Amino acid sequence: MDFDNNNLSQNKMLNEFDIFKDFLQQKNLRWTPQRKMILEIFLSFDGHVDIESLHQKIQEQDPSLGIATLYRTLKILVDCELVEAHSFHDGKKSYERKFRVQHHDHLICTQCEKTIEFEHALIEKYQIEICEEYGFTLKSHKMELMGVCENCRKE
Amino acid sequence: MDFDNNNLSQNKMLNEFDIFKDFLQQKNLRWTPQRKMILEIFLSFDGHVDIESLHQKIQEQDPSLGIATLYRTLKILVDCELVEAHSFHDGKKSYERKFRVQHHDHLICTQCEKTIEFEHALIEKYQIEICEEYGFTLKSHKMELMGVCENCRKE
DNA sequence: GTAGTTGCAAACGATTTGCAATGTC
DNA sequence: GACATTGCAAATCGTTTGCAACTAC
Repeated sequence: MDFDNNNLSQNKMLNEFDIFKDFLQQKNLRWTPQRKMILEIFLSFDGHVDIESLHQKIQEQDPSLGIATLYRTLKILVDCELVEAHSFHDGKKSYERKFRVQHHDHLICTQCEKTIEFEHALIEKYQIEICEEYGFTLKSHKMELMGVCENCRKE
Repeated sequence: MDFDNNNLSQNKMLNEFDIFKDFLQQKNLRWTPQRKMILEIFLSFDGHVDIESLHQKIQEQDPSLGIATLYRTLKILVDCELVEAHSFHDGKKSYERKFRVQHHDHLICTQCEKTIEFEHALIEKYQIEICEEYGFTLKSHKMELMGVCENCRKE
């Protein structure tokens, strides 16, 4: 019993693909092989990906998939909050998986742009305290530490 | 006594212009009216400035000053650490005065965009610890807490 | 069948660069 | 006088858009 109506309704087994499909449906957009492939390949990366690497890997599987489609799809993924976009100084953007990933802060090398993710429980605690002090309800935060990594310092 | 050799050598009364001039000299670059004007107008802004506003205000004083010169000069100012560049999602950059400005973090209301500046000594301490742990030399940081302020919550 | 989607190429906008004339040291 | 700098226009680069053919629903 309760056999076929058990997935979406329970909100338990939702994965990125289901969320994406739902979002598309809601907005009257279509679930296409290209969108599926882009999400698949995006998820196969860890951490931050830039368009270039993404496009390159996609080309290996389907050389006909145009870069315009990639940009368009990433925009939708950002809209539906599965992906987060970041901007860098060279004018390029990088994209980061957002769903089911613990929140973390970033340590960024200003020379090579190597990015390390970290968490710090105490800092998060103080953030809440600061907010309370000013009468704010904390929704989210962003912390970026800019520095020079070991390798770059050697040069 | 000790009358004319008292400025640069004591490193006391150094202002942005002296620093810029020194830097130019060191690198075998020239101190030009354009560079002077760009620094002047840059400093006349508070906080973040984008190229567009900067260029606009410069045009009022000297319509012949080309945008290429502005970009080139800002690059030098970033090099000599008087200015910091930030990238935004729209692909534009913004520039921030870096010298003799106290660092602060931001608490931002996501509804009315009210912004409060704050500092927290302990958080800064932990930031340094984290960097050391990963072999980074900390240069700067950015922390933004996004939340809802009292006023907006009441609505 | 109707709308959304795709790939392509052209367009775009911010930033950079080559160059001849000019200015600084 | 040597060499950096300027303004201009053209080039560049990442990203976006218009469009005709195509595809999901």
